[in-house]
Amino acid sequence: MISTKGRYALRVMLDLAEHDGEGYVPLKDIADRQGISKKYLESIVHELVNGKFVTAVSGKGGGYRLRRPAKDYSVGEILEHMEGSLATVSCLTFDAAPCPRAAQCPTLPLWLEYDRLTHDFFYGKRLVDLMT
Amino acid sequence: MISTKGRYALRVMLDLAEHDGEGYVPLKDIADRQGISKKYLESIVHELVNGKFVTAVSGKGGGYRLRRPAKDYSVGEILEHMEGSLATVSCLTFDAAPCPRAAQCPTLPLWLEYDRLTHDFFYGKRLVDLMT
DNA sequence: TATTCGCCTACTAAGTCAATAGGTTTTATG
DNA sequence: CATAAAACCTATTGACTTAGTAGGCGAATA
Repeated sequence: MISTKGRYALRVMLDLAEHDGEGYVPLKDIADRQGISKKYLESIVHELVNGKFVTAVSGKGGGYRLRRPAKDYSVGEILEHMEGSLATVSCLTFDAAPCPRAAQCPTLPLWLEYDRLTHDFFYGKRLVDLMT
Repeated sequence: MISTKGRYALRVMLDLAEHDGEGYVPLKDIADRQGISKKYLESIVHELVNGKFVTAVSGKGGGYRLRRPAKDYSVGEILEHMEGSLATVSCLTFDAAPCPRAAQCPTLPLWLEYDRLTHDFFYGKRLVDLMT
């Protein structure tokens, strides 16, 4: 299940995309427009900075800005970074212990197929596709 | 993320399907074959009984049995029952408070589309499809 | 009538989620 | 230089979920 972290991050990215070219957007404005606590958004935007999705500038007149044009972001890369992984079952996360039953597991192909479906779906969507 | 509840339930169903027509299968046998604690499986199988997926018979010689032929179960209905919902974002679960931003939310169509994809994927798979 | 089953309630340790709180540092501007 | 506006940083919390474990009760049959 996709958490608020990923969903809010996407909304922030869309907000920034909408105000692209208007200089740096302060978090307060985003928080107000999106109706999300500014404090909580801080941790989310921090992750977006970490992931090189946005650039931050401190001090008066500062704020956040997209690093690339909106069409160059896939929804998948944003979600994957925020959620840590897009994996849909725990035995497919990169940090999972390799399952000793994998070779005979009759359900593994199902999870793999669903995982691929999910991956392709979100990586196939671009940020710009979500802008009305 | 699909939890052990759903994944184990599916393995139990497959195990039962494999031993269909051999009378009632005791939980101990399933637990041994699947390498899952019998105690934990109890709670899972109990849910499967609740959902009318399997029939239980107490006492010596008892155990569990599928209620329908394996081809008549969709993977989706099993997972949905075990997980409570197949919803991929919390704003789409049936018990979620209706989001006041739904009408203007630019990400909602994305979640709806993914939800439909997920639903169709799992409801399109039958138990018998997972049997080698 | 003993044994083999399922049924039931309770408990728990660990982890995750969604925030909140409160302060520090950086920077443009009057 | 003072001030306001902005990002940055650390810590904490309450509620919830997950993945089990523990132990006994009740039912049915060989």
